Amino acid sequence: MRIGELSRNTGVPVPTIKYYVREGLLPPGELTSPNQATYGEAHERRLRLIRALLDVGGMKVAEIADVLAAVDDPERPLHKVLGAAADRLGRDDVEHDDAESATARAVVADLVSRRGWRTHESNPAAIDLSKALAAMGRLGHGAFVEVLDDYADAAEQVARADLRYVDRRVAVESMTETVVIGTVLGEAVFSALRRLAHVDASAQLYGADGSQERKPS
Amino acid sequence: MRIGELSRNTGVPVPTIKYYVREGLLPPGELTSPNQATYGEAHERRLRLIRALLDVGGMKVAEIADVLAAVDDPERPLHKVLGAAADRLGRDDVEHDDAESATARAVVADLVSRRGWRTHESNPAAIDLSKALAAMGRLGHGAFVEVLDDYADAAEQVARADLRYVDRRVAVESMTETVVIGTVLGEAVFSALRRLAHVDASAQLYGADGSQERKPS
DNA sequence: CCATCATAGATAGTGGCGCTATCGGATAGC
DNA sequence: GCTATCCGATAGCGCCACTATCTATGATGG
Repeated sequence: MRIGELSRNTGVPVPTIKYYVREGLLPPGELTSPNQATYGEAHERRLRLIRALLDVGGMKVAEIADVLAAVDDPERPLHKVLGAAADRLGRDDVEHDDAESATARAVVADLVSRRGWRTHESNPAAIDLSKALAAMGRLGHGAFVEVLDDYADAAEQVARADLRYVDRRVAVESMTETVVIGTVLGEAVFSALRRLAHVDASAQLYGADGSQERKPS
Repeated sequence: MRIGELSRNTGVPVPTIKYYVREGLLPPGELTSPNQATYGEAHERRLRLIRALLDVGGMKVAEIADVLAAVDDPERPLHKVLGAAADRLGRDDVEHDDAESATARAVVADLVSRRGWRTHESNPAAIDLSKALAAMGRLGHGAFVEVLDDYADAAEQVARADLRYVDRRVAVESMTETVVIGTVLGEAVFSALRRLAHVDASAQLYGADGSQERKPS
């Protein structure tokens, strides 16, 4: 398959495919002559994965490059791949160093130990969690920690479902790829479900129909 | 309070504050003379909210403008505010019209009716859900629907916790503001918890320590 | 064999976004 | 008066995800 066909099959413009190759998201095609290359099924799959991570997962190109490099590296242990995927939020943003941050970190440490979670507070996810809770604290919503255990229960439930799913699909494709898809797209799925459940739950409580009708622009 | 003090209190640069005012995120200060204005507690609060929505919630400035306009409009019913907050994903992206999309829509319709959720499939969240599931389908992960009910259980649980929290805090501040904070920042919280739970669950299954150690750069 | 089309690889440009810099004129507060 | 600050407006910047253009080469069909 040449690049034009790859483009037609996936709906991704040719220059964009070249861009992804340049950025290391997509391996180059196999050269049959100095300026001809062919692409296979793997490229098509990978291209669809890239678009899903971009469009649905909201990841940045550089992040995708990191994650896919980890997926392609057979040496890389699974939790490192997850780490690369998890570093999405915790980057170079301003470090608040106020009371809320300290409180939030303490809350997280307490939660982790109470849950018996085998993780460390240097885990990017734990840092993200602290940041989110600190932001809520600054907004006068420090009391949100009261529902944290409900959240954690649900998170454990989802995590168990994820693991079960991955386990069931071993050897269908690369397990790391399945993990990435499950982690990133699963987040989008859950987020949508949560919003749907909100509408229903608030309809139940407040009697609105929650139909979300919108003007057809 | 003048703009300089507002800036110092919140850590947001003065030109950025002016930018937010221009974009309609922040109401202008009260003019005491043609070119002097004072700002109050409300501005400080609003500014912190904006930063939280931006930094933690990952929302765009234009989206925040929409949501905050809805928050400030006492006529706007609650579910419309949620709607404005929910339109984050479903925008002008390419409309796939393949078998996966149709399947995904059917799966969502089935889920909604099976759950008895009082919502319509035109709900932005339902559309986002379809898109996410369709993307999974295109990646050969159509079987993900098998865990959808586990996800939905967890989502209902979280939604109930959210409603309980909002209910408990009525009259602390604007309820719509609480809803926005809970919806947007709550998503960040849950996402971090889910990733934490992944690490623990996979450690439990595969014996890795999941410590995610990283080079201190 | 040759016209036409597609391709590889390289470089430069584009549009959107979240700011950031600068400016002219006005005011605050000592 | 004098300095610091401010208002409002306009222009620019840096990043990001592409997109356009170009040259040289190769594939394809009559």
